[in-house]
Amino acid sequence: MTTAAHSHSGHAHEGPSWSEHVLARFEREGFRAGGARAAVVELLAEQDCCLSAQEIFDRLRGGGRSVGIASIYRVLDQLFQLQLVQRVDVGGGVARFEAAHPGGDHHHHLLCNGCGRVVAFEDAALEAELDRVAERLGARVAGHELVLHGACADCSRG
Amino acid sequence: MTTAAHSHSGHAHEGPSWSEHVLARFEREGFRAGGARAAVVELLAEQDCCLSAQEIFDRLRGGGRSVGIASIYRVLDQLFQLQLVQRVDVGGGVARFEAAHPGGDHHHHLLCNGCGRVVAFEDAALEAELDRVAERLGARVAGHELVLHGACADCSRG
DNA sequence: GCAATAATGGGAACGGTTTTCATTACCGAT
DNA sequence: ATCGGTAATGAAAACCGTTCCCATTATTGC
Repeated sequence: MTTAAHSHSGHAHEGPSWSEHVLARFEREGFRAGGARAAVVELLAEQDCCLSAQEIFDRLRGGGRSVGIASIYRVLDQLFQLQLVQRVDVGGGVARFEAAHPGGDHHHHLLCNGCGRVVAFEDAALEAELDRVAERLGARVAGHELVLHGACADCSRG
Repeated sequence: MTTAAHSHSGHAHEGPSWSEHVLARFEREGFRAGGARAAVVELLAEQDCCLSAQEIFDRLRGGGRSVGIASIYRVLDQLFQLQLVQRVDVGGGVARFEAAHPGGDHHHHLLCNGCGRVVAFEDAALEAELDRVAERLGARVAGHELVLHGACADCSRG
């Protein structure tokens, strides 16, 4: 699980990448290689934040790849089952997905009602607080999802 | 019609009921009275937790009321615009709604992957932490939604 | 290479939500 | 009271994201 201490503000590419990890995992699980799956994984690996199936479709088509929307949903589902992607639901009836990095690197989202953007953020104290809440509830919490609604820094400044 | 005979059975802590507050607000906003709106508001007022539009539809139909699903969505949207209901999204592509009480009384949800139940909870410290996060981001956060996934207290006790 | 079969893509099917539109009902003016 | 303008309503159609189905394509073990 590569103790890659990387943060989001960093740009550029990663080394022992998520996509390699994912592809290896797929092979280990007995899946065959396939163009659509590789394309989706590759695209997701490049992202800083979540994408919807339609966005993935559009970008792959835009990049010359001819993937079917059904394949995208299939791959996303497989990735989700293996817990290799996180499903992000910011409302509006569209599911978004983003790479789930093994050792944490967990973030949440602010949905700006001004510009419509989805802003990612992370906060260690918040995570600690969430752990405390889970403990108080006596629940074994496997994951959580938080969405803030409001005006992002840019829009609230305007 | 419909002499709003609210307060059915148990639940002794109603006070200045939510439905009255809502109906008054609607009138103040210049809305006309209407059967469908009253029915939805009345039903939501009785709930302890969130309902989907379809559930509202079924319950009202079951109660002999002939409301159209379109009216339900319309009323829910109006309520949401006025911030009188909270939209709860626990995934699965269905939106759920619950009464939003003016002075706080704000809760979140744990979706148990063992028994499938939706457990509501509230936590003041968590809310404070969320406020802090909003401030750190420089965003003007109007609301937030948190869903925990995992095994609830009962299921994790095994 | 060859066959078995998983992976893929197009399109139809599906379910929740939104829109449209004719009808009904509310409310203010008379 | 009733009349008229118009908001509210409900049925059905449209819409859209997602899932299903199936013929075709591509990968893998042999």
